[in-house]
Amino acid sequence: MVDLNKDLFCSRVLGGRGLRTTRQRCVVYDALRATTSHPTADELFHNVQCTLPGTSLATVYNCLEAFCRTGLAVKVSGNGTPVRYDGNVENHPHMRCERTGRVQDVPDEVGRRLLEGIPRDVLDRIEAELGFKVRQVQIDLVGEDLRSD
Amino acid sequence: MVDLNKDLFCSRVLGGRGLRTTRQRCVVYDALRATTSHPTADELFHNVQCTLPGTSLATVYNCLEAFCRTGLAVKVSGNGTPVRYDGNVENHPHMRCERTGRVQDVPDEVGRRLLEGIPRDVLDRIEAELGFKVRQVQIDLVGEDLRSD
DNA sequence: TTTCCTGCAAAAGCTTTGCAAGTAC
DNA sequence: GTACTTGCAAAGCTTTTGCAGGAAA
Repeated sequence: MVDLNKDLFCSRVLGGRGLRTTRQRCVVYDALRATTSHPTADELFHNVQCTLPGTSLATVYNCLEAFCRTGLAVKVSGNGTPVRYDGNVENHPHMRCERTGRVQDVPDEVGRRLLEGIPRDVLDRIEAELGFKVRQVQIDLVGEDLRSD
Repeated sequence: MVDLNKDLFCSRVLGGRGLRTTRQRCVVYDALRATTSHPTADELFHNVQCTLPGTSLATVYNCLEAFCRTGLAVKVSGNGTPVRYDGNVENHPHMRCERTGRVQDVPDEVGRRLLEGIPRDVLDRIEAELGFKVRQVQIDLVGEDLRSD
């Protein structure tokens, strides 16, 4: 109904994961990809109201769930704070502010250095000796954003 | 009322943090220290019913909140799953099973190697250049526990 | 005796679900 | 046409809060 040609990219991405292309999904996906601020479902919901008013919060959750299920997004952990979502599924370290709960990406080059510090053989040993298959090493720098507010 | 001599240790620990020693807090603290399984508040609640029936869930939350506030415990993040608590406040990496949500400690020696892989100068640069004061480096090995159930 | 803590119940988030109507394929 | 999605509202969980009674210091 809407001009989905505008969202050809989105359509390809979603289709590639076996998901139907709907306006809502395109909008949510675009909003998620457009930011590096790791929004919560609620933040995305408000965001999306500008583009496609009427989209419900439940739908935003449904979309995000579908994205996570198919590897188009990941959940970013906070300790008891609302779940945040990240449209960048490459493994990269985060800085998490204890005060505000906000999550930022560590700059690429620096992040790479952190991840490279994890010795591969240690992970292999963990699998061999402890029976735990490591799929992802998640590094969170927890602290305080001295520049926020 | 209760024989707190049994809990002299607990009393010292709590007192040292400016917390009053109550039966409930002792029991919750003991239960938390007695395990390395990173229980949820609800798990602790059930656990505690054996020792001190009548302890309410709200009290368990209150206790845990007090412990975290005073540095006797830390919250362990799950992505949207219930918060888990850790009575071991030393910084140590975790293995988190995606399937079950369970969290285990990485064995000490191995954990140390992982943490040592984080170059100190990178953290210093992050503070200097990005204005983010890193207080803790949290490493989570996310994957699958091949031995569970 | 003062201040802090507990228990209860109720409320407050955040997230999921059931179902009828609508839409992509 | 069929199967999947949406929107709404309601339910489900986890966690927090207000308040009166009770206990620690």
